[in-house]
Amino acid sequence: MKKISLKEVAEALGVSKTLVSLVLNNKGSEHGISVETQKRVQEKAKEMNYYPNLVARGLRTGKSNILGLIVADISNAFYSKIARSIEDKAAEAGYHLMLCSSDEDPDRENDLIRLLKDRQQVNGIIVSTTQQKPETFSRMKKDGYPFVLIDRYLPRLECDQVMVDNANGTSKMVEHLLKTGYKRIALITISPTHLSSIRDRVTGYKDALKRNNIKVDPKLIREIPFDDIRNSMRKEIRELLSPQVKADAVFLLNNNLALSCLESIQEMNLRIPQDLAVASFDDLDAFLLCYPPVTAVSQPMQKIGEEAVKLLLEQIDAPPSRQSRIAELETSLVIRKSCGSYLS
Amino acid sequence: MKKISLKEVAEALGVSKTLVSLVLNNKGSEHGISVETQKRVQEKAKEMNYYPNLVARGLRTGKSNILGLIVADISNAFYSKIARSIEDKAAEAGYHLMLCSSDEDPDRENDLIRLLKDRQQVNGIIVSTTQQKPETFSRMKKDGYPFVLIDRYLPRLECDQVMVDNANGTSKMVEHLLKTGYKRIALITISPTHLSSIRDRVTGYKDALKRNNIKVDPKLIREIPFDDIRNSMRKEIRELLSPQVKADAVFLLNNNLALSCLESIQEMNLRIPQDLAVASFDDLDAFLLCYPPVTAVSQPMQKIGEEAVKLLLEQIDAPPSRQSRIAELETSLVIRKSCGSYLS
DNA sequence: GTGAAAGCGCTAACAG
DNA sequence: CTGTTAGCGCTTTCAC
Repeated sequence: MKKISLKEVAEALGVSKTLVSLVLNNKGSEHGISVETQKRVQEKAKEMNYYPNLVARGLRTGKSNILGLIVADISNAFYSKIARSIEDKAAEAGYHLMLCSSDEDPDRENDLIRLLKDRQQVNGIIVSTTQQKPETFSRMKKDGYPFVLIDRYLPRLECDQVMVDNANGTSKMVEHLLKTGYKRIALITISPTHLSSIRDRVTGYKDALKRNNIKVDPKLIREIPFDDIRNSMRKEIRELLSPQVKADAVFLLNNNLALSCLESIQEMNLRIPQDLAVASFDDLDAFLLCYPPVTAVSQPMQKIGEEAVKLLLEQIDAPPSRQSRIAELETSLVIRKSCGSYLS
Repeated sequence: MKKISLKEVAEALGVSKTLVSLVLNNKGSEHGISVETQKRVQEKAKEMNYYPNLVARGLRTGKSNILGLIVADISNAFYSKIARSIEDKAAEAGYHLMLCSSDEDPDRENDLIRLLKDRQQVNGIIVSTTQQKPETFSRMKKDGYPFVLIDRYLPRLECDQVMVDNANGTSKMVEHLLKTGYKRIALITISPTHLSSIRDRVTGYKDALKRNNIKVDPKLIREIPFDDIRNSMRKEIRELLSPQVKADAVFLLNNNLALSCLESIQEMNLRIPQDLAVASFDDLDAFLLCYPPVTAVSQPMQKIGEEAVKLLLEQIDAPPSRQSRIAELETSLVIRKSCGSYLS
């Protein structure tokens, strides 16, 4: 069974390609094609197992009905949940998804954008960027190319974005820890440090302490390179617990850090929260099942995906004059026992 | 900055499109185009920021350099790890990925295949199928369309496959449990039950018991619909622990079941392994961190992805006479404390 | 109501 | 060494 083309359907019916195309795109009636003819065409197409070649249509119309998604790593639960939500929301509008992982490499990200945009594979891109400079995106904006930033924004770049209240989410967590009785709250963050999400979380941490008249102790803030988490974590924890630092709680700024931290704590035979209370940004299924279950700032992954698609489709369909829009979503504090009562 | 086409580059240089195309596709030398001219073309293309339109090229050559991936749910860790591995391996060969979740719905899966294959979006498909009948795939095979089944196969369908030793993996686990001292090993499985992976696991369970001269007790085998795991789990566990059944260990046949089971056990305030030992097919990051850490059959996700891409690319590049190949990968038993010594 | 013809941007056979 | 030409399969304008 060979691939059938429009032409072959037309020939089989003894009509023109135009007619078949019109009918199959439901423009039959608006062109006054008789109902009878329409039916004949529909039936023949079905009978011949005809499906239009989307590549050809895409070339002709400039519309592939595919969206691009670029994230750091699709195997990270945070991104894979968002991806699923994007997929579903896009499907509602007849779009499908090309998926790319940038591995936090700005050059690779740029290559991917080139692939998706300049080589015209997709009609718009959703990206959790790892760039430091706005150039790539300001160029896209100037070109009028539809894109939406999620999770991370770039300073001085006005564009459609879906962000969560990273600073506020972190502040809420720090204040919860303070209220519970923790006094030496450590922060483990990740490099590259230029990521807005991470920066804002660090800011939120500092602000919360300041608001509570607690001096920020640089010894309590630790930075681990994203591609060497496992090796560095244990050392950092040991130092946090040393007499010079004496942390009593640690806040991990993303889910990879948290997973690794929990592992290390387990290997080191430390008790949570007695030896060290633990909290994480990003909630994972796993956190509910840990012992003790881990308190976390939870991000609305599904909502992030939905909003991103909504904004992207708006751009694709909208006049170029459309204003940029920013969706700022709330995080929520999920309190579990990993930073339970200080004395328990 | 508008999109530049091949024609425009050619005109800017005062040469033909052919020349530019040849040079940019590195076929310059083989057509004896002077090095000098080649250089001029390369530079001009770069200067004008020219990138070929892949849709046009795809239409002409019939090659989109995109692969399709269809899984039940990309937000499931098992599939997202595989997806990442596929992405990386495909990228090495210059391919990118379109991603689709079927939600275990055979009709949706068929629609997706139609989209990807019949509408000519991709050059080959990797699929974890949810079909019961081989028709879709035998048709694809007859059409000579490249595809690889992963994770689940179909009886009486000869095609490229990447599978793990589900029966054997399960057997190993059951035997480990028996050796540790458990006598009433329950199985929680999932419907739809026609999935080969699940069926083989059930078979592996029964075989292991038989080999050890233990009668299979149907009361110990429980089936939960995949889209209602949460609601059913608690009831099943309660029944397993009832005096009529008296299970002392439970083996969950996939990661979703295991997550839900652990949650229920926690809510019910049961102790693992004293009240009930727990083991899972599929290993998750979370299992290491649970209390106690969960024993699991671990699948080689990365290897699955790599093999699948390898086979798919072989098909794409190979003569139609190529024989189907099956990659059968090993699982490994990861023993943790959730089914520790029976008496501990 | 229907059809002819142009053309999206590219590649490749063929000609010179 | 380089150019001409013919499509890939589709949509869409315009003409009848």
